[in-house]
Amino acid sequence: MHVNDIDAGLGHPGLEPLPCTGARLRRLNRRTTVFYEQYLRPLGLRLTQYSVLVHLGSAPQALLELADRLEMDRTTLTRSLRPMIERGWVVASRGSDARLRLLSLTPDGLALRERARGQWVRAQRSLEAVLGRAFTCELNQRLEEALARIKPSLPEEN
Amino acid sequence: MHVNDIDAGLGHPGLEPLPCTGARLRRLNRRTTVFYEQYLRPLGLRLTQYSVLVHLGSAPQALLELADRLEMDRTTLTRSLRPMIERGWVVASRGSDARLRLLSLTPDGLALRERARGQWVRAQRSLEAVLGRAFTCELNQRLEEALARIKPSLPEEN
DNA sequence: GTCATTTACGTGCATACGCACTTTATAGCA
DNA sequence: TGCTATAAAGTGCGTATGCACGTAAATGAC
Repeated sequence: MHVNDIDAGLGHPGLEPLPCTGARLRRLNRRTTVFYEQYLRPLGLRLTQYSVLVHLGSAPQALLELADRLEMDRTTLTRSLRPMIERGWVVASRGSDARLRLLSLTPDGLALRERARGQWVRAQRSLEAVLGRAFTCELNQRLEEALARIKPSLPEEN
Repeated sequence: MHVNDIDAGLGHPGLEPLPCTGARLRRLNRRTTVFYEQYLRPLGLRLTQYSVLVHLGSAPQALLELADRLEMDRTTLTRSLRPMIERGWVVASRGSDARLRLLSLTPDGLALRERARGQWVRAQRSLEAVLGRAFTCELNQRLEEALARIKPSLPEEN
């Protein structure tokens, strides 16, 4: 087996646990991140930044709303936005509710997003070429299914 | 579809790219990491630290060798080890080749590793309960297969 | 209208990640 | 033996992550 197995027996009743799903996910996630970032690097974008870009638009959007859609920690997003604001891709403003920090893309940000989308298409096609299109489709479905069963931990619902 | 889709059409020849596999992987990885860490938190362990623990033993092992096995950046491992050394779980020493930093678990580290393994078993069983054992097994196989096809980017081979 | 609660957000701290560059030590060759 | 190439590791920097705590604004009970 190619991936290191994290499971040591431990005498206990019932079925043995399967090899560590989390380790495989982490490892595959790392490799695919590198894979996609090869295509985004020419644009000076990290994968996280790209994912923020594609979830932003011209319409102002509150930070928490964006964080929820990205399923990213609010405070992580705050800090991830800083370099994007400095580079003029994103603007932050305040509306009638002065608590909300409203975020939107600048024209530069919109243009970058389009270029980045083009690169993403190349990356995804390339990934499908490596994995096989049918396999990629199946994998997507399994990931989808797993996501449906493992709900995000929502601090707001506890 | 539950996961946000990162793909916008873009007119181009051939098949449309599938929805973003990387986004699904990242999202599922985040959720499962939270899932496993619920079980490791009582031991004061992050998932990364746990994965380092289970790849260490009493026998001294060079940093780069460990990093390769963990498929983790060498410099990341250097810094990840620091708190584990400070807490007395890991010791670093030099052998005949003074370049190599040899790492091994202390008795405390070994004891912690065993307790952590117990927690991992609980986490993995719990994950299998949520996803279904058969589905987890299938998912593991797909991840395995994808890992076999997407090789790690090895700086040493370039 | 006042004040406690809630909501949205920021910051401090620690871990995690990886690239570029530097340092130190070994290996290999003249 | 000495000098260069290579190997292993450390450090600076920037990004990424999330928890605990703090702050300001809005909400709601009275």
